[in-house]
Amino acid sequence: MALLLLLLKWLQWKFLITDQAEEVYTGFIALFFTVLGIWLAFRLRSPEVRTVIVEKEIPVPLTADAGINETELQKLNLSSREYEVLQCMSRGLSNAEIAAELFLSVSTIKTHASNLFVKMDVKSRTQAIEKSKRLRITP
Amino acid sequence: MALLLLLLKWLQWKFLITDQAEEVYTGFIALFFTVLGIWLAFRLRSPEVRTVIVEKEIPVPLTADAGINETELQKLNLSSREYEVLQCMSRGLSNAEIAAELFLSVSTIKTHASNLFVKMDVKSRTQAIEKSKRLRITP
DNA sequence: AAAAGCCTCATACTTTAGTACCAAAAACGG
DNA sequence: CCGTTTTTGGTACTAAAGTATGAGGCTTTT
Repeated sequence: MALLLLLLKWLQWKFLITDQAEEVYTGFIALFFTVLGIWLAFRLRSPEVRTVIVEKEIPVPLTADAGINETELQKLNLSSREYEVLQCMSRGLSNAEIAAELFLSVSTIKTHASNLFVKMDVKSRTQAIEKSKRLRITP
Repeated sequence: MALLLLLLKWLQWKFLITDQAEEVYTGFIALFFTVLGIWLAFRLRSPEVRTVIVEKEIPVPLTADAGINETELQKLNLSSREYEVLQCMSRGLSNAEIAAELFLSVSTIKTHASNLFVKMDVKSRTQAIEKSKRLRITP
């Protein structure tokens, strides 16, 4: 900047000495500072940043309970006990094993199972397991 | 541009008339054309675009049969018929339904099922289903 | 308070699943 | 060709699953 001012002074002095036409002098000044402005603009202007978001699909191993389908689960309208029994079934447990795990009698498990099948619109525990896994309401 | 030149002429005339100091006049000219240069640069220059690509990860659940575990399947050493029966079981079919689908008698299905359970080291079809899905040898 | 829904358990019964054992035809490898 | 495995199917039996029905206790809603 200081250098530029010196140059300006020199140009001014030179033109006065040589007694050139003032229009020419002004033209040079205008041209010079126009170029200076353009240069400044190029230097100072921050580049426009355009952010492009690229969606990248990454396969995920589908962890056990990551994607429990709450929506489908609610549609079935299972009671909490019925859902517990269904979860045990999906683990491959027999009625006796489920009864032992939940501290219930086999009769109770059978009752829950029957009600469960009606609500799920299936006719056997294997169909219930298949459907529950297909709808992702059990791991 | 023509308008600007007229303005310049007017400024020049005014300053001459009022007999201002030439440095002030030159300063105004310089400032004006610097601004003009900056404005021109901003108007005419094609915007420099720096594209930033941001990868957005979208979890995609692995499809069921994408990763049929051939290794685990071979370990079990199932015969082709036994594997067919296992696949039908995993679909929730009963022995009678499997027999109908494979054009076999229920006795044959039971035989295959029993041999299957021994090879898979399970004690019921529900356990077989659970294990086959856990090892990803059925969809 | 009455009704509804859920949880529990029981009995009695039918159906299905599963085991054990046997046996014959077919397929397959050495 | 012979031995092995697979596939098929049978009978007889046991175990488990599933259905139907009832009933008492509990909580929530109306």
